[in-house]
Amino acid sequence: MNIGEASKASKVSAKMIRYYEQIGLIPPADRTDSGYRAYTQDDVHRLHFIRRARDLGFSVAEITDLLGLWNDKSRQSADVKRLAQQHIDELDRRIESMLEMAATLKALIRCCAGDERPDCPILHTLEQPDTSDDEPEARTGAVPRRARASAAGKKPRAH
Amino acid sequence: MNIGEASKASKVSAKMIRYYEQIGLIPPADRTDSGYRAYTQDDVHRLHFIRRARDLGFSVAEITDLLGLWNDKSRQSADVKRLAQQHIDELDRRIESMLEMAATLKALIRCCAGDERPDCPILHTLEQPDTSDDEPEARTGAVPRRARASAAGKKPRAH
DNA sequence: TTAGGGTTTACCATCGTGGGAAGGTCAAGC
DNA sequence: GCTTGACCTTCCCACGATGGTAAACCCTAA
Repeated sequence: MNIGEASKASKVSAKMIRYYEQIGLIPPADRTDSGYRAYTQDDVHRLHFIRRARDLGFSVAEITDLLGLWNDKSRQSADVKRLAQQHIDELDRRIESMLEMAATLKALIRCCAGDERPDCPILHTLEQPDTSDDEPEARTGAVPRRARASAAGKKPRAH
Repeated sequence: MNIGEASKASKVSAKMIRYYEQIGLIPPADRTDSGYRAYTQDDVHRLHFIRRARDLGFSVAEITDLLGLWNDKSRQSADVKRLAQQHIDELDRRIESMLEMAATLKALIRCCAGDERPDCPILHTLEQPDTSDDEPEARTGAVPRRARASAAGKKPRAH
C-alpha cells in the first residue's frame, strides 16, 4: 500500500506519517524498489490507533507509551489506566485555566457598555496594576496566576 | 530603566520584551550611549498591559488590536467588547473540545479494571476502527471529530 | 510516449517561549 | 588603576505538531 492509500485508510496525513517515522514513533516503513514507502494493514492499524489517540489529545510522547503498552501483551491494565488518568488530569488543568480566563472576561464584558463611548472596563482592568491578588505568594487558595498561565494551552492540536 | 528592571516591574521576561519589540508589538526602545535599552514608566505600563492580556489568553495579534484601542482615546467601547467576545468564543470552543476529550476518557477509565491483567477497554477502544459515528458526513448533531480536534489546543501559553 | 498524478527529500513557517554562546558595559571593591 | 561579577547586546537553536512548497523521480493509463 502506498503512503497515500495508507493515509486515507488511517486518516493520518502523509505528511504526518513521514513525520511519525522520522521521530521514531513508528518504525521505518518498508520500501519498494523505487523507494516508495509500503504499508501493510497492520501499519494502517497502528496509524489509526495513533490518530485516535491524538484526537483524544494525547501528545506524541504519551502515544509512544500507549503504543508500547498496546504491543505489550503482558501489560497491566493499571499502567494504561494511569497514563489515561494523567492525561485527564492535564486536560482538567487546562480546562480549569481556560474557564478562569473566560469567566474573568465574561465578568468584564458584562460591565462594558459596548456603545460608541470610549470608556471600557475591559481596557481599564488590563491597565490596572494587578487588582485582586497581588502580594507575591499565598493567602487565599487562589491558583497562582503564573501557574494558570502556564497550564493554559499547551499541546496544541491544529491539523 | 534597564530591561532587567522593566522586566521585573512589568512581569514580562527580558527575552519577551525584546521579542515583542522585534515583532513590532511595542515600538523600539530608546537606547543609552552604550546600546542598552531604556524604558520609561509608560513603557512598563504598556508591557504590564500586554502581560495581563496574555494571562487572559489573548494572542499577540489580538493584543496588537487591544493596544491600538487602548491608545485610541476616541475608541468605541463596542470595538473592545467585540474583541473580547470573539476571544471568549474561541476559549469556549477550545474548552468544549477538551471537555469532550476528557469525558470520553473518563468513560473509558471507568470501564478499566486497572489491575495486573492486560485487558483494557482504553486500548481496545483506541484500536477500534471508529466505534460510534463513522459514516463520513452528517447524521446526528455530533460535532465532526475533525473539528473537535482542530479546536483542541491552539494558542499555547507555556512561558 | 506522454500527461497527470503520486512520491521522495529538503527546507520554511507557524506561535510564544526558553536556552545558550560570544562579546560589550557597568558598578563595586581592591 | 584593575578585577570581578552581574548585567546587557545580538544571533542562533529548540520546542510540538502541522501545513506548504519545490525539484526531482516514479507509475499508470491512454
